[in-house]
Amino acid sequence: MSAGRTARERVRAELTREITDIARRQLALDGAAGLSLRAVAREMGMVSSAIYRYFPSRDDLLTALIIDGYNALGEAVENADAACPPGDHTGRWLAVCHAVRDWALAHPHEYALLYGSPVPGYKAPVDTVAAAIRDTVVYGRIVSDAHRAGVLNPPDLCPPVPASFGRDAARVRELMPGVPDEVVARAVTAWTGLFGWVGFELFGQFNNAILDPAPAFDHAVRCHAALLGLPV
Amino acid sequence: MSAGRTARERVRAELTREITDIARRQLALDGAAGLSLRAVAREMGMVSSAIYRYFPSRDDLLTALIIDGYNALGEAVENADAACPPGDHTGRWLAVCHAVRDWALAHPHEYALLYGSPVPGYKAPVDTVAAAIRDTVVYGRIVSDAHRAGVLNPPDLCPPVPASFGRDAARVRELMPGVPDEVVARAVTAWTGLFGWVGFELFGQFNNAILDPAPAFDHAVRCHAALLGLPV
DNA sequence: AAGAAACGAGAGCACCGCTCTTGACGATCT
DNA sequence: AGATCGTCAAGAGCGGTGCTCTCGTTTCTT
Repeated sequence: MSAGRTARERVRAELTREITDIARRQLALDGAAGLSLRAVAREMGMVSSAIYRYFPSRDDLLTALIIDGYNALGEAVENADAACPPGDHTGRWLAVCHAVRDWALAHPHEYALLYGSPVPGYKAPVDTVAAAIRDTVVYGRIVSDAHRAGVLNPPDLCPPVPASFGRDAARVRELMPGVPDEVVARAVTAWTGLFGWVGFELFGQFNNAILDPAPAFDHAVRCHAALLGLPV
Repeated sequence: MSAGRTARERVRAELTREITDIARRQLALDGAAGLSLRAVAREMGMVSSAIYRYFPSRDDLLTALIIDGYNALGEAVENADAACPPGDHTGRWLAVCHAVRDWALAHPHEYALLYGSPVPGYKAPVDTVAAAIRDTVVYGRIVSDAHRAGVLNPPDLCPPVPASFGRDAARVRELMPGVPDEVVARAVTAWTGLFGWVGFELFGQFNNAILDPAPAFDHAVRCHAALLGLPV
């Protein structure tokens, strides 16, 4: 890796990057279905078949964009978390949730690529999975930090988690060490609730009901935080 | 409407129905992007241009499928609600949530069409909106029924809803008359949480973390019910 | 019975993803 | 220095797509 040694390697890396840049711009304009290898090639002054030297198929180009997207979202989430005082767990949680929504609103088509319906026939390669959990790691760290600090007091209103959740909880707990099953379950619920909210807003599911989503969203993530046991 | 008067109207209605049936089957196999007017025509033994006598564009055919999908989901939700004792509000809520998940798992591509990323360039016509809220009406009725019965005791753990939510709450309240803003906000949160969960499960966002989603889902919707103030 | 409307078939346009071949260029080895 | 081998852009071409237009035919309406 590093800086390509030979001139050929350098120009290849540069062209690869230019392809993804143009593709990302097309994606932002027309969405995933509007992404066309021929159009990318046209914009680069190349012929369409030349693109296949760099990406063996359209799906591979999409995969590159997906990985980039997960990393961009993950970085936004990491930055939002890092900008908060580490001891302010509730503030970190809220900041991270708002970072997700802000990033989604700024990059709607990329968000749709990551969290919308999977492109039919497209199977996520393993490479994407590693990038996909980059933001999830941050949520988990906030929860486990709060738990370790002893400030996590989940209200006693949910029924006990079923024993059958234990195996799944153990897997999720790798992201939030030491956290009991009850809290793991609520963290998953808060996590899905966050993305459910953002998806509904972005994909127009609120129709004409919620015209001012920002305050409603803020209230929702505060509810999630309270359910989680964070002080609100 | 009713039975077409003339023979031509009857055969037209029949062919229209056959087109949507074949299209729905294609949709179930390959997803929305794999839906091809030419393939539908081929399967009907027609020539592709003939389809345009019935649907002026591919998007119009998709719109018909979307409306059918919303109605199918709405009907499943209505049936699940109707099968419960009207006074068992918590049971109705849980039944409705499970009905959404069950329908989504049984019709993944149709669900993706309704709640996944909107097809780029596709603007939902007004016809779809009416069908889209068919299930939402049921959620609203359960909440307002519970409120009217006096069994709704929302726990005091969320911060107060911001005043700016008032106008949106008024709009949502048309689906759940008499319900105070605090509960309206939580209902929206539970609603988005429900679909966020189902979407994550269906679109593979749980990766290798949650392998046994059913009990976790049940716990999540019970948490939502508790947050709403339903007795759990 | 005559005119109007609806219909299916066919050809054709501009796209798309993808494959294969060709000829030129550049790095590497003898 | 010259031959070799891998890489590259280009072009033609295949089968597919949504969509449009025209042309006879059929069916309904008046």
